[in-house]
Amino acid sequence: MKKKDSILKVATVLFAAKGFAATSMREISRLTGAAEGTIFYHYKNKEGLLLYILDQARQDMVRQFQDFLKERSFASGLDMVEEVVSFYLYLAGLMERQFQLLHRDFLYQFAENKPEFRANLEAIYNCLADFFEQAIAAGQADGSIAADVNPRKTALVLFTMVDGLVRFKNYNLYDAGALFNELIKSCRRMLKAN
Amino acid sequence: MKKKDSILKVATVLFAAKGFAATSMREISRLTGAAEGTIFYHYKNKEGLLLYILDQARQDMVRQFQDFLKERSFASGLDMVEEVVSFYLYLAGLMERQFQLLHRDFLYQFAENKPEFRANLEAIYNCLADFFEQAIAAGQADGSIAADVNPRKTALVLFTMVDGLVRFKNYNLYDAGALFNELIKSCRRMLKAN
DNA sequence: CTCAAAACTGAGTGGTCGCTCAGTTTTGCC
DNA sequence: GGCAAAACTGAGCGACCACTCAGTTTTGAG
Repeated sequence: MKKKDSILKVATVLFAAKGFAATSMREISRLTGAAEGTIFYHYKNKEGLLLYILDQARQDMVRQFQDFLKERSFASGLDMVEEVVSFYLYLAGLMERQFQLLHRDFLYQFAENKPEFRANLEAIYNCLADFFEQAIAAGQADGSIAADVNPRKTALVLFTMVDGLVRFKNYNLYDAGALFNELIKSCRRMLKAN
Repeated sequence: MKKKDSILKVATVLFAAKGFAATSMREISRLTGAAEGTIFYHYKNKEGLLLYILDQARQDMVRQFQDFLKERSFASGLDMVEEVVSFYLYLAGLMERQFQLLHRDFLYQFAENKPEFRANLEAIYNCLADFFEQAIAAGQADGSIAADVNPRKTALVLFTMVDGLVRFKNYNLYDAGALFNELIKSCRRMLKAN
């Protein structure tokens, strides 16, 4: 079971860093020391390997978020939003490869006609949007967040914003990391009750 | 000059819709009616064709935004922000293919070690961020936008948010189009002076 | 130790790719 | 109409790809 795991590890890094098409089975074979045939012994084909990786990434990410919420309590809904955003940014550093992979567009191309891929991506996004929505709903209940915003829609806007920043950080076009504080302040201004 | 143009047009659509690696010269040849050799007669190689396309996209997008700002005047800086955001969303529909292309990650991979690509992408993002920044600065001058936000950083956060939503719309994962109104309301809440 | 199942191997296969080039056709100026 | 330059052609090349398969090695229960 050693080779199967190291194939998974190496393939995750390569798919995330170079993309799906640009990563060859030969390269995975070379970097793991496993023969090419071994990869196909453990995984049906290249696409099956990717699906396995995506499935793992989904499990890891969802577990991380659930653990985070279980251990923490929050002074107010608005504080909860801030901490969920912060945790998202922290996690994007901790699980850099998984986030990088999730920002690769080949995943969304597969998702368009392959339900297994779509299901995994939807699970991740729903899970994350749910956490944001819970925080907003809590804030509206305790009065820290404006009552006139739609919790679900605002959660999705919030998520879009945070996820977009992580993506730009990975693209290395401008110093998105320097915007983390500004982002959190912006979220507070956007949500706080008058 | 007919074939050169139709190659450009078809390649733009294919690169944007299928990606760079997944689009073959043979396919471009088939769809244009031009022989494969003709593509290489007009463009140095596949990468050169992509660069030409990116250059065109940059020119188109920058021109569209400049024309928009030239013709319009705004009641306040905050209104200007709203209208710039709205125009961005409108343009993402009008120039769907160019926006789709701009959200393909192969561009950012090229940008990492090819200055010609990086220069084009930076030009686009700087141009757009500048428009947002101008609007915020105008709003701070006329008192419609809170004075305690950093104009550049907030412009980038704003841009990240709007661009992220367009991206999710293209990914077809959830109905991002339904969030356009919520997005604009969120921007106003985020920026308005107290 | 025995032996079958599980894990692993790598040369080989058919296919696709970007790109070249020797040659043909079209264009437009005199 | 003559003719050179520009535009265009497509068969062919070498490289690389995902994947197969017949055979070898390793593993672990009895």
